[in-house]
Amino acid sequence: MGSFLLEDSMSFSERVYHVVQQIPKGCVVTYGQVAALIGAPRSARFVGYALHSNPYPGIVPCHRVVFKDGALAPGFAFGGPEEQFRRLSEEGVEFTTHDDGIRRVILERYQWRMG
DNA sequence: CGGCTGACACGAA
DNA sequence: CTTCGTGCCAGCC
Repeated sequence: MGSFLLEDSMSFSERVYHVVQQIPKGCVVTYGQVAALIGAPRSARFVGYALHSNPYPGIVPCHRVVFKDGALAPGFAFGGPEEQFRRLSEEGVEFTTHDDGIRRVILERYQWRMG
């Protein structure tokens, strides 16, 4: 662990899982950020598709991946955004609540940075 | 084997 | 400020 080495033999989705696995507890990353890390900045949406398939439940912390604005994915596969919210709260991640009730992660404080 | 569709992001109008 | 088009992976009919 701790290695960000991406081999050529890895497919797009394998790279996604590889990167997401490195996200520390209590931190979040955006879909676009993951896409950029695997060298496919134009494929942010496919990152989400790959995670939806999530072949490694409990291994790939897909709940730590959020929208660019900090909002949660509407179709989270584990039990909806509510479950994702609970998991992140459990790790100490804090949210702001919009007037309309839209919860957003405070990215300024919890977005993971590589370095 | 071909086509549909799904956890996003961003520039242009 | 809002709306629309494009990018182009992978599993499932």
